[in-house]
Amino acid sequence: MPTLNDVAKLAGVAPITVSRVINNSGYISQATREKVEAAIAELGYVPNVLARGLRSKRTNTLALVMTDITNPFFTLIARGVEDAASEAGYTVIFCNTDEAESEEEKYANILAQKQVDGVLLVPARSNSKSVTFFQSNDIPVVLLDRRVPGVDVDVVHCDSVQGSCDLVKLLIDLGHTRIIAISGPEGVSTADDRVAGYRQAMEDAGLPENCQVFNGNFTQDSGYDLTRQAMEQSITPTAIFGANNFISIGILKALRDFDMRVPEDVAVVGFDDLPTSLIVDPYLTVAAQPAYEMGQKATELLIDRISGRAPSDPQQVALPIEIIVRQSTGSKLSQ
Amino acid sequence: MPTLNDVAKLAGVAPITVSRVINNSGYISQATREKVEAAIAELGYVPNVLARGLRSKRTNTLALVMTDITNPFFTLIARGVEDAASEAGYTVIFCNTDEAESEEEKYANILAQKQVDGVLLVPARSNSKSVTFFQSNDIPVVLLDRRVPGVDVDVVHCDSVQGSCDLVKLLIDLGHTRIIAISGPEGVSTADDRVAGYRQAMEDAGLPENCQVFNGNFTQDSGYDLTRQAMEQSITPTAIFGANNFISIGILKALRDFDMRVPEDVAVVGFDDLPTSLIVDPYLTVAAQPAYEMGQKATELLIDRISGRAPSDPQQVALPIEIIVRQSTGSKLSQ
DNA sequence: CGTTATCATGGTAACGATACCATATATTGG
DNA sequence: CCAATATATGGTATCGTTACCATGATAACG
Repeated sequence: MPTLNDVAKLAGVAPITVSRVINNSGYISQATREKVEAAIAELGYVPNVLARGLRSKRTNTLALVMTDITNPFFTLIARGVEDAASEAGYTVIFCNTDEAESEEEKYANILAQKQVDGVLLVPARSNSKSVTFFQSNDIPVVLLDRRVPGVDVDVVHCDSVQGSCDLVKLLIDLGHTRIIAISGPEGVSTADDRVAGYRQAMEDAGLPENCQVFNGNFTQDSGYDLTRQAMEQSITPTAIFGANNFISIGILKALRDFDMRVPEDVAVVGFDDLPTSLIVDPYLTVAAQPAYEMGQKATELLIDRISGRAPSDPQQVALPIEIIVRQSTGSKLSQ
Repeated sequence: MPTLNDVAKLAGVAPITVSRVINNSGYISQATREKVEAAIAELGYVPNVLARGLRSKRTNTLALVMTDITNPFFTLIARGVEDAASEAGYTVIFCNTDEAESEEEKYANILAQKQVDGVLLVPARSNSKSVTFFQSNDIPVVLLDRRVPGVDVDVVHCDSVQGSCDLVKLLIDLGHTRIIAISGPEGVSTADDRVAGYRQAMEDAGLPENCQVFNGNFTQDSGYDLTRQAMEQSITPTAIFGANNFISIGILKALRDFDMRVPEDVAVVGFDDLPTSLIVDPYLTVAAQPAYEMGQKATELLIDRISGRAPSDPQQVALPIEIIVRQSTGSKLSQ
């Protein structure tokens, strides 16, 4: 493979001049530019990004580390990231941790080796060590969707406490009192926050002793299993709050297996919307996070941070959650 | 970020010694190894793959360039590639060309810039320029699934001519004479080969004048549209050969819209099997290619080529196709 | 007309790792 | 016991590019 030096020799200029043509930097006369471009074409020269990255200390590469690439919520985030990144001339490496800290740490190491310019991280756990790992290696990080308390770092997320509180209040306003929450793993900020919002709404309504929380995973299977568990108790709920979209699907499936009608027998509310192709009957009342915008915003913030344009304090961006009322909550209970 | 030199200083050894510890190469005493490992841990040293790749001229990275990542056939190939690659210590960059030559050429350039060690290519067209581009840049290439005639290059594929010939013969043996073929774009070897196999079977049966070929894309929509077109003719076929899995789905959908029963009114055969989750009623008779093994074999061949272990002549690996007879061909026609 | 700013180009060193060659000691075998 | 081999470590150059600094030439301006 021909090198920049080969091009320089053929064009009769210094290597740095070829570099300037390639990167559109500095001053170049039209005549020289044409000479160089001709030489590049003649040799079929292709720049070596390894050498470039080694010398310039910039690879124009970002990484998006997320916990479940199969979840439409994260897919949508990924699209926002990809679009904002390529807009600014960055490419993105996508990594899937499957909610496991060990995978997250493995990827953190690989990404450091690859000298990525910055990382967008959906931490698998609230005590994620990866954040400080990146920071100690001078790799800018922006957290996405989930927080890591006690660490100074940029975050782009939504107010899950508020969102779930609003959702549960909606159920309470409809007359429900036996409301349970089916959430993700303890130690994940979004799971914990959504439980906190649920508890707050219940307390505000004078129903603290009715609180019942089931912790599991953010998966359909977990939502299904925990719902079965809840419905096999002596006193069954009249409303269920699912802390993410996959859990909600599991809830609906389990209720169908119990021949419980939604919303007539049990009302259901969920977190995170689903694309129309995956929508299950009945249409869910949800707290919808602006996933695409979250990805976009986080990427813009990360790039600002990389190029030193962001304010020195860690930024906390909280995007608004939209409560979308659909059939799964029905109308006001009689009695 | 600490460098290999920092580690060397802290451990009181030469940089090359640290390199030997990291790469498990050459001779190292146990004592030195421990000193170095302690220094690595203390500094939190992470190797720089840019520097490594620049000097060693090996990135331990392969690329898989394919035409439609959403097609289960290629997804399965990708898994075979991924497994074989990681087995041998390589990582894989996945690229999707969407059947477009321009995308293929764009990726070829990017991959050369990234200094990948080798490329697995499903060429978008039979006259793909990318193959010679890679070759002229000394990047080993193995073609997957599709051939590029006239170029000396390794290929791992299946005998599409034979496979489609067998499929069509099966229809002929069942008594069909009005058999049409719905294929992909002309100029794509698999599309052309499958049409060739169809023609051969028809000729062998003395039915050359019954040949009717519809060329389109390897998509469900294309299969659907071309089937509609075929069924609106004055003389309609009694059997349809779909040249890939997506086309077959389109054929079945179109026939359903025409209220044609399969196999009673029209028999259908297809190329490439579908995962059970995507199987459409009725179950299709297909020529099934061993996609996972294709990916595996191609990757092993590529790695052998990279490390100079492969024979100098271009290898042509043709894996066996399995004809799976299911309901869509029904039983022998009466009369 | 001299001073300053803009334009155009080049020389040298360095990024962080490994290839290649050299050297020194320990071990083995005849 | 000595030559040959295995073991253990280091020195120096280099991969291909860009950062940094320097140098002319030309244009601009009061």
